[in-house]
Amino acid sequence: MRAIGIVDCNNFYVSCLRSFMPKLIGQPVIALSNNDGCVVARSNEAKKIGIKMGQPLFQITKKIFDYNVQVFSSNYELFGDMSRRVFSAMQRFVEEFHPYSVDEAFFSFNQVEQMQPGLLEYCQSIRSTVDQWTRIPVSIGLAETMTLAKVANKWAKSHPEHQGVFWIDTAEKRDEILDQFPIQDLWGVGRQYQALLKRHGIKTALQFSKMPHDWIQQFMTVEGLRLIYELQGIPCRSLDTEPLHKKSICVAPSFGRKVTKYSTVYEALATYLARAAEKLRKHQSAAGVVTVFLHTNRFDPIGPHHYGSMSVALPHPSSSTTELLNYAEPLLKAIWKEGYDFQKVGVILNEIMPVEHQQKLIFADSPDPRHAALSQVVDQINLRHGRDKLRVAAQGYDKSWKIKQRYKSPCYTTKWSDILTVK
DNA sequence: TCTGGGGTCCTAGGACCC
DNA sequence: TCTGGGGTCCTAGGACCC
Repeated sequence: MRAIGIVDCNNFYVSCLRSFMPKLIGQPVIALSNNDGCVVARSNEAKKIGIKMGQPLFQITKKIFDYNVQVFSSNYELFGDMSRRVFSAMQRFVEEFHPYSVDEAFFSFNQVEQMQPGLLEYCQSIRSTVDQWTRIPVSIGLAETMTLAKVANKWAKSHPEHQGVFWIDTAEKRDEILDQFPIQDLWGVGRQYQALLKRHGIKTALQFSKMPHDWIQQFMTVEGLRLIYELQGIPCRSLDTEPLHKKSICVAPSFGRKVTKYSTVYEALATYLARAAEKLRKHQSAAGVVTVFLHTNRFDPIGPHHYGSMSVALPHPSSSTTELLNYAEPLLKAIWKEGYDFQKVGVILNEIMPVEHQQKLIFADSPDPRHAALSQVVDQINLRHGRDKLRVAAQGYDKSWKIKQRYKSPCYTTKWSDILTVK
């Protein structure tokens, strides 16, 4: 028998912080999104006092004061590195390991019957090893399909008596759990589908799994149908059908303040484009289409508002920062409007293909090999000496528009200057 | 309802082809 | 008053995920 598993780090960002600041254990702790905008991770204590996922920070200032909530800005350098550590630990103990997000990964066991001492005990030992190595608590869900594994994982989290591991191993157990499982907690059911299903009297996953297939397909597309099959134990998603390369890369953080000057927006665009091109090169890919967009703050009730977006197809795919910027700059000029308070500029790269494919094609205007060589040198230098040590002049020096991070934690694992010291 | 950012897949409808 | 069939490609938009 085969079992599909999903491992999920509990309150991941908060757990990363606690890993290096043990005094935070037992306290209400939250981690914020970019610009300290809203809550993206909460400790159990923070959940208990009613802080919601995605809630804007300004709405909970009183709660933070009253309960002495510990607040931290995003620190993706730390979180990303901790994610790598957890995954590399996990990987040793399972088959077919596939990271799904920064804090989740799927895996499988193909011969469950032959496992000694048994699947549950084995997963328990994985859990304690990961905890010992990284101080990140994880939960593990196991079942016949990916969707049921997600259900099992949620069950493990909400029922502490299972000590972080739950296995849906029989049809009876499956139906028993699905009968108690709220529809909105299912993987693939968001706000809209939840409302639709509730209007039709569907409240639990078990009820959902018995809906007529043609109705589901009509209102929830084939994705809804797949969901039903998966809940019945018939796999419709597989671990190994992940895309070989990304289809799009987007870099678009908001400004830390309102920006009205073209030159400032252009500096930000050049910086984001450099970041996007770095990602492309890391995946040995090149992009064929560049999109630039720009907008004011949509939540500002007064305005005036402006939204602009424009794309261009390149004569040949490229991953060179300078070359991509040559195409992006006219786009920004075209969508620019004077006299607005802009909140964000962003760049999206599309039509992404691996570089080896690129070389097989014949282009009217073939890429200049010097661009690739230059980018490679820039990446090597920046890898050693820090991001943007070597950069395009257009990225500028005035970084006043950069995101706000008032409560930033140290990068304990990636910066010598931030390393933990023991006195 | 969301004042974050970065992704995915699916569908409807229009343009255009023979 | 009636009036083809069959196909592809592209885009916008909607739903979802973490």
